[in-house]
Amino acid sequence: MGASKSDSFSTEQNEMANLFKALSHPARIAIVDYLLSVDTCICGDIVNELPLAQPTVSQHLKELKNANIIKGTIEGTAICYCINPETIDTIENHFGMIRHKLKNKCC
Amino acid sequence: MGASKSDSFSTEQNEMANLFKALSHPARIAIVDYLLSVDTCICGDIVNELPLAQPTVSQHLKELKNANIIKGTIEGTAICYCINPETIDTIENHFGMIRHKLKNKCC
DNA sequence: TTTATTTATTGTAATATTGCAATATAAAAA
DNA sequence: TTTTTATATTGCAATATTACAATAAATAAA
Repeated sequence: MGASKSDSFSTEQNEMANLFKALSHPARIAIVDYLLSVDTCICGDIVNELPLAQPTVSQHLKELKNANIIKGTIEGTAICYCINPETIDTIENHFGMIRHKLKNKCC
Repeated sequence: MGASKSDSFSTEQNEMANLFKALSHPARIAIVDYLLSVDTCICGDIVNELPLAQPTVSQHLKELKNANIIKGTIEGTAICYCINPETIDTIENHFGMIRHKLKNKCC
């Protein structure tokens, strides 16, 4: 054993866990921070912003894309990246639900 | 190599990544769900709720405790668990910041 | 004290993640 | 076409995570 027993949990529990997993590495938080720090989408500038080699950054970007946290559109040789607001909504709604349920509790 | 290069990122980026890491497993999402599903704190009932062996549940609870997402107080032989609202606030504030920055963006 | 009961710890095997050099791919520029 | 530029993929080593049997620790009940 060692693999996660995802079959034993609900689809929604697995989906939320996957979203959080995509955000569970400081490099991926830094990528999101950087995308938020500028007004427009970023075209091909991300590798230089991070203290990691190009293949490593590419891998982190892929994980954020797979989780739908960022979107990338091809623009010539570069790729333009943006935050996907819908996924941010999904996560915010999850915490809204938590906040709502916490109100009825004693602690 | 293989270890995460956390030194290369800011304290805040590492702290957020650690919070999300604590929530990046469906069993830990299920624990949070269960704690929210009842009105009071839960005293020693969590192992039976999950499809995992007792040491595995204990390990997941430990990770949630280390991340300050849940609090546990000893109550005789059992331990009473609760969600820690302050940490929920921290995460919500992070997404509030993201939401705010997204408003100024084109995509 | 002895026996249950509940939770934590240790040790270990299976699997996943991280990071990067080397290489591949794809489109623009020369 | 050839060269340059930007991103992706492959392969591999180092490390981390997951799961659980076995065992320990700590308290309550008998």
